[in-house]
Amino acid sequence: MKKDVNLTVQALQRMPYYLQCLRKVKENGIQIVSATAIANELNLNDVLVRKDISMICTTKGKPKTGFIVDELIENIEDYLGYNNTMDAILVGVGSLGKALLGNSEFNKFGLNIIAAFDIDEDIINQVICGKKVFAIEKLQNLCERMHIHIGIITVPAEFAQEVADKFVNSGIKAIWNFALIKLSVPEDVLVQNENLAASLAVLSQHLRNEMDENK
Amino acid sequence: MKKDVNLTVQALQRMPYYLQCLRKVKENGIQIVSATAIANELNLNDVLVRKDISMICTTKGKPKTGFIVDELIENIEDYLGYNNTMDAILVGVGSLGKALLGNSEFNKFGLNIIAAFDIDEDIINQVICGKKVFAIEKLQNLCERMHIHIGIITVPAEFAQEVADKFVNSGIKAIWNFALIKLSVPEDVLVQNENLAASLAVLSQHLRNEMDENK
DNA sequence: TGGATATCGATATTGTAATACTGATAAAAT
DNA sequence: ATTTTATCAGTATTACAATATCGATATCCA
Repeated sequence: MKKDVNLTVQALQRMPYYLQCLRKVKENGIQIVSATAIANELNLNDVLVRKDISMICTTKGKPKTGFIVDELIENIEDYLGYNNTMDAILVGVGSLGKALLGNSEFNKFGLNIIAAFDIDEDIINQVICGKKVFAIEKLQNLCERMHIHIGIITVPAEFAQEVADKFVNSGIKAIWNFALIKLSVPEDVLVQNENLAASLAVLSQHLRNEMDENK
Repeated sequence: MKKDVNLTVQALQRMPYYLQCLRKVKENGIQIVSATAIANELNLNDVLVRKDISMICTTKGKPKTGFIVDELIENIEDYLGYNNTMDAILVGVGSLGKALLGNSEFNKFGLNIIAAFDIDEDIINQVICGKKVFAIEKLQNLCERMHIHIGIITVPAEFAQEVADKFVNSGIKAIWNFALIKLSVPEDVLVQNENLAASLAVLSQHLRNEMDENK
């Protein structure tokens, strides 16, 4: 059973951590776990964990003991859609694109990249990590035929908007965007930006502080 | 000249977008830009943009016109450390690790991965994308000798803490962690988590909402 | 059996980031 | 020259996520 609610983005992003933590706990043979224990493991506030759990889990916790691990795992996996995989296509078979195609981990997270697209004649019709690369012109046809709703953008920033437009025309409703640009899309289409440069910025600032302190 | 302040993580993560936007503006031959224009381009609030700029830029804006594009670019690049590259090492030469090694874009963001490490005998001593792969045992020595302060973790979650410990012992002060686990490190070491599963969770939730609406 | 304790769940408080508001200022228009 | 307008910069407000508090309850231990 799945609760039909929407989490905040922050709460949602904590879920995979809960799941990872719970699986580890389960591996150790533990069947009941408290929100406090999870919080300690993940360096989070215990009330926050309890709140997150209560948002999407039908399970109630028992005072003094906690929650049943299996039920939590099942509830979270259900909510995150890990049990019914989403098919996706990827555009831009560069180094990053290839890495994503080759990342078998994604299947565990309910994502299945079924095909890739590019404009480079040398790559088109090749098979990379078991996935065929098509010419970009075939995108719309394939998406409509296969009812694909997730598109991944791993092209350079200057071509990203163009790809996004093609996506929208092909019925894509959720875009995973690795290009450093804010895409313009209709309201009903979600863009999840993966911003590696932003992460580097955070690292850089910290490093600068550290160096300044020790100089 | 660089302002010696700390931005919030959110503000910091907007900086690469400002930069990308400003470079595009500059390419179009525009020399002065208003915070309002940037905000519109990036779908942000104009006051927010102005505040972010004022935090790290010595430049003052002129009413009715805006800011000098070149000065903004220089200030942001300086702040993000794009002009003096940071050397980094990477542990875990799987599909993701290889992708990061091969991503020449990082140099633009001031990151230079100088070497990689793994435990797989078949990979050790190979050269991947111009970077040599060493046995993990050589990590500490190399880091200390080369004064490396940034470490990238692309190993499976179960080995990530072990790698992090090695990093800490080797003088690493900032860790870019692609494993789905919260690492325990001393206070002065920063961990930037790159959580691809979390992004997928966001996509999944949106898709579920879309499907529910149209059923 | 009774008291101590850990946890739950609900509510209140806090803290912080984003947004709105206000007056000042420089450029453009009349 | 004067008015209008777009923008800046500082302050106030709002919104929301994270945290703290409190009573209730189930388990453990004496």
